[in-house]
Amino acid sequence: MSTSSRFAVAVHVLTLMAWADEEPLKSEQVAESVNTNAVVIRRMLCELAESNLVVSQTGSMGGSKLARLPERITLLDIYQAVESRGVFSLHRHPPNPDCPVGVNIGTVLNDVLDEVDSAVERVLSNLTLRDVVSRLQPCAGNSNGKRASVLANGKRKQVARVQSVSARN
Amino acid sequence: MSTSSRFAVAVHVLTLMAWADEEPLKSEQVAESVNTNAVVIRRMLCELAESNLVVSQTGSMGGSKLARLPERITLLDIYQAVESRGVFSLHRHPPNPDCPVGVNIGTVLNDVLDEVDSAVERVLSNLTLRDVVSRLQPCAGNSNGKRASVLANGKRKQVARVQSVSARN
DNA sequence: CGCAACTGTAACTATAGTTGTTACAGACGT
DNA sequence: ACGTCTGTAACAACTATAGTTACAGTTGCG
Repeated sequence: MSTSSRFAVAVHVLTLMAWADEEPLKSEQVAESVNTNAVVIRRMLCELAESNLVVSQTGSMGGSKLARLPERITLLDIYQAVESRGVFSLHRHPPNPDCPVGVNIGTVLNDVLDEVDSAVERVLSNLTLRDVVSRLQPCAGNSNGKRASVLANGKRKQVARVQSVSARN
Repeated sequence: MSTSSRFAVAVHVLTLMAWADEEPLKSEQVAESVNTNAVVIRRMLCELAESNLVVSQTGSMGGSKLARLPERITLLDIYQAVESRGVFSLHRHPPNPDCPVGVNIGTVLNDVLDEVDSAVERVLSNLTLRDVVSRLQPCAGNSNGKRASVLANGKRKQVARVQSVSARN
């Protein structure tokens, strides 16, 4: 399956903004955390803005922040904002209509794939951005009540690009 | 999401074999129904054989048939045979470990993506190849008790390659 | 045997989607 | 006016899938 990392990156980006509370983040800052190019982030922010998940401001002192509270943004909202198609595709070219199986398999498969898509959406609709932030806390939170800034100050060297946390990639 | 049609094609192929009952099908026949090249089918048949879903015989009068009854093959079996990775991927390059969000988002996302994968697998494990064939019958079956052959005899012209049955592609 | 009909598989091209990069116009605060 | 941002176009790089040709090896049968 040609899975993309768009959903993962989008969740990451919005989680940063939830973490930053109301402070607008610059695409450069976000890119540094995601470990990619700022244009990639800006492109994604445009899509997220079209779905009314973030608001951006141009110009000096500009940046992006969440359009509403993290508990009012579900992972389904994010998924729908950045992933255009369902989990599976049908045939690239339509099957042979002269074959009794070929002529009807598309309809049957569509029903199955709809069931799959619904299941995915059901899972994602039950999780909010707030949940993601909460699950992050036990490891990342510090104990003195004041939250660490999104990125420590100052320039950082580019992170070595090695394998990610799991074998998903 | 870079969804592929591998699953759809695999289900199609195995449905043809369930329909053909015990008669071994040649890759050329299958390719004609799927409307693709026979080598593409043979490649997929190799994968399906590795997962013990089909058995193939080389040589003249050769071909492939199901390794067991259609009711003992679930769509999950097929999915696992031809789709190597989960529904979503994590970041292509690991996030910045110096960022409190970046360092932990992978773990949180992995949990979420596992939930999604489980939901997909749950749906697919509840459907068998027999179910697919049954859903096919109301449209394709004929009423005189004798099932139509998989492909009518004789060569056919290549089917025009137009849009498929839905907007999934 | 020797041929014809098959599968299995390598090697290559084509296509498509995503990601990465450079460049620049326009918005905005100071 | 200037510097700092976003928005966006244009294009290169990379990846996975799909399509194609070619051919070695297997099998059935005259």
